Amino acid sequence: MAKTITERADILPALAEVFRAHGYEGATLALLSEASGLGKGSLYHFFPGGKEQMCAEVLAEIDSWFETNIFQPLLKGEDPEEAIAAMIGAAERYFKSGRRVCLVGVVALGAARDAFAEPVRAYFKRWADALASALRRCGLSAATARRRAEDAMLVIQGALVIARGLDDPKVFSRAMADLKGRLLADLASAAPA
Amino acid sequence: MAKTITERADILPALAEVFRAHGYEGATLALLSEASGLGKGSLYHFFPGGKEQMCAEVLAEIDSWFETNIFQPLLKGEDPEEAIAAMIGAAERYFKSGRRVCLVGVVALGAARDAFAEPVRAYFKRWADALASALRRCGLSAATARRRAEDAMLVIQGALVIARGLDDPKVFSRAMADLKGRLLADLASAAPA
DNA sequence: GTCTATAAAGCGATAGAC
DNA sequence: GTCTATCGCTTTATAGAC
Repeated sequence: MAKTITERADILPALAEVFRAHGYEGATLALLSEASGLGKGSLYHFFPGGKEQMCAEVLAEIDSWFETNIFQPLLKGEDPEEAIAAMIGAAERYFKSGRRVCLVGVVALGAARDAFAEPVRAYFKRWADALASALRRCGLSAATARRRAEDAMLVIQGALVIARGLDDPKVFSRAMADLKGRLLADLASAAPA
Repeated sequence: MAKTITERADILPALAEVFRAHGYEGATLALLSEASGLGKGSLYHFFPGGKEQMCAEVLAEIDSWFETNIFQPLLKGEDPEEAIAAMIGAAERYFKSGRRVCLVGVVALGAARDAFAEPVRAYFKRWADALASALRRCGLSAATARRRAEDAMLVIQGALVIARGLDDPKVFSRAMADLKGRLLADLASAAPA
């Protein structure tokens, strides 16, 4: 029996894709309505705060996904080296091998950043901290780990921009493969088995 | 005597800042009018094609600036190593040490990319090719030069995203300093004096 | 919970006076 | 070349029927 109650969990991914593809300003209620399959009235029933609330909840869900699938394994995984490799794989899949951009990055570059400064900052910081933690647990010094982690953030975001700019998703996949190699090479020299 | 003819050269930089700060969709004619100091009527006198023409001409002017100040020195400079160092310095200044984002990157991530796919693609490709050319002239192999150049593009764009996301321009300056060191280290090992 | 209808404001773009 | 006034449309958001 089909349930009449629409779940937030079913709506948010559809809204997320609109924000990703069109940016905050470009994501109109008409597009959000079409993508979610809900009329504007229904959208306002779920999100009385309108577009801003929709974007905020989308960002929160993204953060939650990364927390579970990427940050926690990096922070708590038994094998940090394996967690790093898994992070690369998860990012490859999440960003659809460079064919999907990062909403947090899109928001960060736009005028809407001011309205979402906290979640945007937290996302990048938490990811970098989690990766640095894993690198430390592999034997790198705190300073080196932090530097390598920040570097990895740059590469991932930059690869998404360039892949879109050159219309060549392979740029992203190649950058992720290189990044993996570089991070693991660091470990090999820091803590040779 | 003040000239009554408004020069395109005076308008375009003002329009550019609006597109940079708000993205293509977020750059409204009201904002463009305010920033340029011209009424909407005047803007349409200069740009009959409206917003799309304004953005196209802004992108063309940006491309022209990079061609003169960055690409040509990399391609034709007598000392390629110095040209690379100069490129880093010019980028630092152009992006105001990370406080200004790259319009081409912003457009690349948004829905407007399809309308400006060619200039966006050309900008990144030409920059990467020019840098690769300089690296080759320093003694690196074609394959290594291309790889290092593409990597540099990622780092620059990524650093702009992360600097904005973390609201910390120093991330950009640090990334540029590291990039410079890495590129020059490559040269030292490839062509020791 | 979902919809249509509609309000009020803002949008890109045009016309025409000066 | 610049402006104001305005058009037609889209926008966000609300009201109210079902």
